[in-house]
Amino acid sequence: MSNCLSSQATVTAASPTIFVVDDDASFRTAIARLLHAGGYAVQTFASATDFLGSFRGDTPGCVLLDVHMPGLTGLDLQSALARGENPLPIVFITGQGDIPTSVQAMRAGAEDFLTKPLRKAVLFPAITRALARDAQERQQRARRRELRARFEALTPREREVLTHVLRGQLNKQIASDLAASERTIKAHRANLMAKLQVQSVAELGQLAHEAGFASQQ
Amino acid sequence: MSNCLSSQATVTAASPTIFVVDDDASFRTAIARLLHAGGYAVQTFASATDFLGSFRGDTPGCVLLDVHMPGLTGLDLQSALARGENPLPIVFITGQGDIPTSVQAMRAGAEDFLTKPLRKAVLFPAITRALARDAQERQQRARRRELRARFEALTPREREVLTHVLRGQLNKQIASDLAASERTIKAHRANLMAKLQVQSVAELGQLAHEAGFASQQ
DNA sequence: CTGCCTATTGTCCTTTGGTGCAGTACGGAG
DNA sequence: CTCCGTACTGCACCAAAGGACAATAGGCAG
Repeated sequence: MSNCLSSQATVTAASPTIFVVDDDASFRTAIARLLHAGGYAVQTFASATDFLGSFRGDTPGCVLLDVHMPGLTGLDLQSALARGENPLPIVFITGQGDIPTSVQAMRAGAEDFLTKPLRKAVLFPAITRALARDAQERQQRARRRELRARFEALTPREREVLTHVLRGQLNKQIASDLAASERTIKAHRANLMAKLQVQSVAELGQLAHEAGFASQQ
Repeated sequence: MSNCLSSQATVTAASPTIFVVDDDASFRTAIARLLHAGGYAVQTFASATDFLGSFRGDTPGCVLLDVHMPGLTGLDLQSALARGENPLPIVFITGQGDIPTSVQAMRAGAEDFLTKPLRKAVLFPAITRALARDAQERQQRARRRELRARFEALTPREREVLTHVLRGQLNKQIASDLAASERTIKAHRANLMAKLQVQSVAELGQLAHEAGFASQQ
């Protein structure tokens, strides 16, 4: 039986890391030095492929990403990262960027889009925002995962009953819909309430919303 | 008593209008001609102030907005419009725009940020997206307003009971919290369920979510 | 003053929901 | 084959919700 202790923060202490992805070696070392001086942990990568190859997704942080790179471009990395389950906020950096690219990047969820030469007064606030966003999204994802785990602990039949309960149907109605006795529905209902750790239909509805269960069904 | 017929589409037939705001008269006429040819209704304005002065908010459509204008800039208009209750999607147009401006505009919710010279193949898709977004948001707002109206029909006491019901509390508990008899709570509860036109706590929760009632309380 | 709304409470009765206890049936894992 | 989880069901009991009918009291508009 899954005796899941609720809301255990996933390794909270892991300090955020700035992932610098840029094909220009001198820029990488310069920015790494700058960020180190600012008190950040830094990892540098010469290409998007390198980054994707070694990134595990469990490290909080953000990405400082050059738009123009041989091979996978910054935008490519962005969409690849977005497809993953643990996307990091991205701060783009470009030497000769154009507006359409910046628009596309922002629309795809970039935290910022900065131009070289990079000034500390611009970079550091952007990083702060990106890290804050990452922390917030990470927390949301953790919560969501925890809830989804509860929903996955339900048996198919319980899930079925759940959808009817969420529609506000009476046990009697659910019973006739599912061609079962009212007693059976009560049993499933009690089980699912226990598994989802809620006491009332009101709580149940909230949980279903948070976990995105209502929308998917 | 408010015998509100639910979901009456607000003057659905009103065709969307493109509001062109640009200080360059020749550009205004050129773009107006282009849009007319595309089958759109167009209104032009020489300044952000002009637009804000005559815009009523009940017309669906979108704004084609120049960034650089004397007086209020495009970004100023954007934030003014966003503060209103019926914001229109904005497609920015700029002659000599810079990336920071485009980033700011996109972050503030602009639908797109285009550069002159304007190509039809770029402009028209942007307008289509903006109009689609407007239609969608307008529908959401209408639904939201309709629901909010229901909530405003509640008496203060009923609202108070509602918040407790949404927490999943029993009538008995609510009664003791509000220092009233259980019978009184039942009365308020029945009243508010009727006013909100819901049959079950499940529906009630959904409605409260949609109307943003749960979050504000 | 009168009528209407809001808030309050009561009693009585019915319908639902929730739970304890108990039992049947089926299919997969060991 | 046995154990276990899942699904299903019955009976009984109690708690909670909700409707019917009725009544008191204060505030406010006409």
